[in-house]
Amino acid sequence: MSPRSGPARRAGGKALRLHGSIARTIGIAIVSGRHRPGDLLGGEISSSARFAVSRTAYREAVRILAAKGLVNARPKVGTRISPRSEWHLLDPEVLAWMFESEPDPELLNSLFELRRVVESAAAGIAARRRTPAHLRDLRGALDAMAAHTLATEAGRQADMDFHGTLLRATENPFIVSLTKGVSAAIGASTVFKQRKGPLDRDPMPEHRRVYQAVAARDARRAERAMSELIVLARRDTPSSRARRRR
Amino acid sequence: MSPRSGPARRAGGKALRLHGSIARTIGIAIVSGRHRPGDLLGGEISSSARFAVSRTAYREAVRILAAKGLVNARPKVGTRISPRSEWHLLDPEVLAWMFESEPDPELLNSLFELRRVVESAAAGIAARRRTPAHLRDLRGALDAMAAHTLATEAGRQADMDFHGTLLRATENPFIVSLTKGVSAAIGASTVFKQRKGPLDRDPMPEHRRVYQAVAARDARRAERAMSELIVLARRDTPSSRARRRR
DNA sequence: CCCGCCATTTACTCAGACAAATTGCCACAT
DNA sequence: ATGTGGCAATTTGTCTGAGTAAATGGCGGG
Repeated sequence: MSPRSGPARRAGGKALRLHGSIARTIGIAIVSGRHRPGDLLGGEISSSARFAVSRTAYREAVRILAAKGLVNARPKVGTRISPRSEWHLLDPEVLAWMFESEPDPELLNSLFELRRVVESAAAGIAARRRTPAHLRDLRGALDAMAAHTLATEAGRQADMDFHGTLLRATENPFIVSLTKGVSAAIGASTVFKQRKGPLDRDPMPEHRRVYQAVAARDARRAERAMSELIVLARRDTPSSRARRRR
Repeated sequence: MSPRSGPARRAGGKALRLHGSIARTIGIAIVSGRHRPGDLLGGEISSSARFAVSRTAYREAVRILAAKGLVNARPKVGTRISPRSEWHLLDPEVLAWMFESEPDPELLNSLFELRRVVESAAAGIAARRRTPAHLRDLRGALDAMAAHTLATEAGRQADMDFHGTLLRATENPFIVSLTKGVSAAIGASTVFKQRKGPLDRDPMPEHRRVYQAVAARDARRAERAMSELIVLARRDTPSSRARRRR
C-alpha cells in the first residue's frame, strides 16, 4: 500500500506540494487517532523511504506538523507525537484534517459548545459594529442559501459565507481568525448531515432571525438567535445523539 | 547588524534550533508590522545568505511561517506575506511574537474582548464540570499568587496557572487549546503593567470571587465574576486608554 | 549509592545540483 | 488592434550525500 495517492489537494482547491501532502497524510493519521500521543514517528531515513521522498521533503513536513503543535522533534529521541493538550486544535488545517475521517462525537460536541459561545458573542458584537456593507453581504449569503439549499456545494458555501461575514463584522481580528476553522467545521458537518438522506428541517428561519437582529442593531437578540441556530445545527448533526459527558 | 544574536530561546525556555530562531525573527518582523502584508520576502538564496545559514534551514523556517498562515510561497512569484486575515492569530507562538514588541493597542483591546467572551463562558462551564482536583489546583494557584504577587515571576506563573486550570476544568479540548495563547497574553501584558511602576490595585479579590463561584458550582456567578476580572485587567493595562474603534 | 564522563543514536545543518511550476513576453493568427 | 498559443526566464521545490551538534543511557569512578 502506497501512503499517498496522486496530487493531494487541500480544501481551498490549491494543489499541495510534496511536503504539504505528506504533512497532511501524517497529520490526518495523528488527529484521527491512528497514531497516538507519545508514539514515535520513526527515523527520518526510514520514514522518508516509506513515503518514497527525500529526507528534505519529509523534514519540511515534520516542520509543518511541529508548527501546529502535533509533534515534537529532538535529536537522539526522535519525532514524538505531542499530548493532545499541545495540539493547535483551532488551526484551520488541523480542524480540516479532523473532518477527513469521522470525528469523535465527543469532540464534535466540544466544537459546537465553543462555537455556541464564540459565535453568539460575535453576533452580539456584530450587531453593534456592522456596516451597511456587512449587511448587504449577509443578505447576499442568505439569498444564495435559500436559492441553492444545503444539498448543493453552492448552498454550503453560502452558509459558510454567512457565518464568515458575521465574524468579519465584529472587526475583531482574533475572532475573524476563527473564520477558516469554523467554515471547515460547517462544511464538513453539513456533509455528514446530508449523508443519511436529505435534511427535513429548513435551516433558513433561524438564519433569518440572526440577520434581522443584526440589522436592527439588537445585540441581545442577535446573541440569542445565534445561540439557538447553533443548538439546532448540533441537533441536526447525526452523532449528536452520542452521550453527553458525565 | 546581524539579524540573529546568540541561541534564541522561546518563552518555554527550550533552546531553539536554527530554523526555529529564524522563523521567530521573521515572524516577529511580520506581526510587529516591520514587514507588511503583500510584501515579498526576497529570494531563498539571498535571504539565506542574509541570515548566514543554508537554504535548507531558511526554507524550513519559511515552512513554519507558512504553517501559521503568515506567508505564502509559490514558484516564480516568491514568498509573500499573507493578508492579516489569513494569520493564525491564536497560535501560541504568533501571539507570543506579537508581545515581543509593543503590540498595537487596538489589537490588545480585541484580545481582551475575545478573552472576556471565552473565559467568562469557560468559567461558567467549569463551574458545572470542575472536579475536586481542579478546585485544589485553583486554590493552589490562588495561594501562590497571593504569596508572590504579580511583581515576581512566580506570581505571574501562578496567575497563568489559575487561568489555565480554569480552562482545563471545562474538559473542552478546544477551549483548553487556547491556554498557551492566553498565558502568553497574560504574562506579557502583566509585565507591561508593572513597567510604569508597581500596581496599586490588588488583583486578588476578583480572582477569589471567580474561585468561590466555581467552587459553589454557580455557573451564572462564575461567568459574571470572570467577566469583571477581565474588565479590570484591561483597565490596568496601560494602553487601554487608547481610543476605542470608531 | 551517587555523580560525572563518554559513546551512540538521532535530528540538524550544510552544499550543490536538478526538477517543476508559474509568469510574462512575444510571435502569430484572426 | 486583439486575442491566443507557446516559449523562456525566474523562483520555489526536490534530491543526494556528507558532516555537525545535541541528548540519552550506560559505564566507571568516587
